Amino acid sequence: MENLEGGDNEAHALPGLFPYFSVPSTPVLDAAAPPSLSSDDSNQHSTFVTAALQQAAASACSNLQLPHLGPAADQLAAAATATVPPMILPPMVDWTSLLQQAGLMGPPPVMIPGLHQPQAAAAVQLDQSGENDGEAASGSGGGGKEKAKGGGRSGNKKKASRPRFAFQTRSANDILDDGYRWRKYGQKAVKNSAHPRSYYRCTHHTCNVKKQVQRLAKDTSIVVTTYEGVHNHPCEKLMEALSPILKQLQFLSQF
DNA sequence: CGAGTTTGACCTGCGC
DNA sequence: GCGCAGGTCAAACTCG
Repeated sequence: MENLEGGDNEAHALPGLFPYFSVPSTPVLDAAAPPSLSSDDSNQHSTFVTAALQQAAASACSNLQLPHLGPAADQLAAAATATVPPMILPPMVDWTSLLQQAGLMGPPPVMIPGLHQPQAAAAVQLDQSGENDGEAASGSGGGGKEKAKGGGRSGNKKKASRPRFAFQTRSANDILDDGYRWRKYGQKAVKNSAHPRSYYRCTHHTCNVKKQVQRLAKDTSIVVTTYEGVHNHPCEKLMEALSPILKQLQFLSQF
């Protein structure tokens, strides 16, 4: 098992994982009682979304700033803030792609200073190495193919860890709609848990983000979702939701 | 027929 | 070194 505590003290922002969240469910606010997935996992998943995080999320949401993009972008940020449902996690939206698609930003990629800076979301970080962040884009060619059956993992040192974030949601549905499309690639029975753990990969061809979904052993009404990696593409549903706003901004930006 | 799911096998890391 | 548990692969299967 990986050490989810990690040795790295550096805070890390929620990396664009939750730009859109339409789950008809109740986030768990019990900060005092970090959940244990099972008796074995209890010491591994040590950090979770808490009320504090959600406050931070709201704060991050309302403080979205796009310094050099002008009032149009500010309006967009404000609109996004107003658009997100109450329990939305920080919308670390891929603003670059968004604004490019909306025609509010020129073709050359523009780095938005501070957008990927650490925010007050360290509470949810389970693991990160710091080196492997945007691996999805280049990586192994959209792969995971590096592992072949029958000894294909030659030269595979310790598995490079990527930032991992977990949050729990009280929901009857295991599958939470976070706006991205996922393909299930595995399921495992977990020791000391009646519920299996499911493994999902983002279906976007260049994206290598994974997530694990599992119900708490203690409280099976709670779904724990662990994300690994960073999406390198915009969220489809977010784009759907924001397209009217973007069009309006595009119109306004002409003046 | 393509995309997604299921499921058994295989591989790796870790603790003993 | 061995066994266990977790993670992933990929063939078979299902579904729209």
